[in-house]
Amino acid sequence: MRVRFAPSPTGALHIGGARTALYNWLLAHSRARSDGGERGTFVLRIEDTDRERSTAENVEQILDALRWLGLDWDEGPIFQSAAAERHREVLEQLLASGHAYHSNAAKADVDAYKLSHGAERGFRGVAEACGAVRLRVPDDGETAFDDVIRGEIRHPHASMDDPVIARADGSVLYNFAVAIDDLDAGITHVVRGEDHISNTPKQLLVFEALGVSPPRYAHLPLLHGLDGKKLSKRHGAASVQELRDAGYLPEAVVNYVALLGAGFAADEEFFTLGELAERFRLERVSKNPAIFDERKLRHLNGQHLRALGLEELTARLEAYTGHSGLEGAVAISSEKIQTLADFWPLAGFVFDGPAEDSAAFAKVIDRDGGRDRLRAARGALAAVDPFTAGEVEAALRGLVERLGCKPGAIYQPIRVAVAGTTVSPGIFETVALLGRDRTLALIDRALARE
RNA sequence: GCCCCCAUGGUCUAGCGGUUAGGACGCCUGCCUUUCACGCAGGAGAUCGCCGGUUCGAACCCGGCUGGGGGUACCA
Repeated sequence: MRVRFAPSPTGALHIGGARTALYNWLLAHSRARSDGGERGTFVLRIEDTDRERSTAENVEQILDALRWLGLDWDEGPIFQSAAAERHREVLEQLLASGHAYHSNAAKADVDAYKLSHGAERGFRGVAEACGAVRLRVPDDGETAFDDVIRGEIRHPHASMDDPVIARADGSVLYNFAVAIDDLDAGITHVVRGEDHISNTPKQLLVFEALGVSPPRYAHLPLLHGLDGKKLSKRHGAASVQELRDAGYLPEAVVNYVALLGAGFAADEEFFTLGELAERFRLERVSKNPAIFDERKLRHLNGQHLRALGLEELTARLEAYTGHSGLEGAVAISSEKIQTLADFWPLAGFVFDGPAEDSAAFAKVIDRDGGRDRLRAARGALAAVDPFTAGEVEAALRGLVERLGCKPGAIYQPIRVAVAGTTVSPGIFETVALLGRDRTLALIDRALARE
């Protein structure tokens, strides 16, 4: 089995593209494949024939995104542009055999043709001495293929236009180049987005004209945004790069994106790349387009974050924030964050000092005896020894008991005093991490505040 | 317009002729340190897009319709 991922480097790697890459990777690494053979080969091909829009930066960005996701390829990257000569050769071959012909017909000619022959009739041109090259589509019959995911898909020839496969300058177009490249790379399974369904018969016709047998095809449903429209920039983080910047883990992105349409049983959903590959079955992939829901990604990200372990999570957070010495704060925060980006807003006060949140101060300390309770808490904390989370907890619980107030009436003022905000890691752990001197100083500072 | 694909709670899905239509995210309630999150225990939320047909029986099979999506480039 040989599969491929063939992005065109006209922009960053989008989530939809990432999923296509992932499914190809999973298929190549799947153990439950129908052919029962050893691991498949994952080929990476860069479709850079659109010279205007393809850039080296985009290529690098795509490779970088794939590496970040852990989707390593076995062959490539192969650049489609490097095969220009071979493309031209095959084109000549088709021209010579009569499977293709030169034509100068333009959009207006195609429209006129449909006006006189019927809107559902595919355009048929007349061979000319020069011009673009069109592939001859038979008038009768149909081109059908058995899509691994969707079953039989048929396109009647009568409604297919003779597709243009090369420009007048001889450079070949997508549907032709793809067929030749897949053929030359020995691709056995083409797994790509649903937007390519109607391209498939054109490519199939190229194979047929060449007298070779085509690969199998599987068309993945597309990914949509929360509004049901095709996923794009306006849906927030739409590229892998943006997801990384937003604090998501590659493990979680891979896990979530795989789940969208993989057709797994719903009893379990936390998976590593390897586990995904073990479970993956191409035939099981869903036919419905899925909506990318960042909330579920967040949830899954939290799961993966916690599964990392303190040491690894600390390393990731240090890399993400650019700070070091984070371990203590990470230890008390890991249960409370869902993305790497959540960490600093939650625990940054440990390093930067309390945030200036006057609303929190007014609401929690500067009213209803908040100061008095904070003063009492200070007294209780001053006597704690050793200054551990356990001892801090015992002291504060004792205070709550003595004062007969609700726990929060004591804890929230302390929280606001040391963190500056009403949200922080657990209060006992936080206070213990800060240490007695710092804690008391911060409380004094809050008590002195007007 | 024409061609093609799709259709289970807000979202992702399980289901494969007989189920109180299951799970997860999200939402709500309770408990857990009146935060946030994790965890646990509950809860609300689906005439399985609509109409016909096949069948003793349909979310599951067939047809039509509607809705959504994709394609319709000398882009990829």
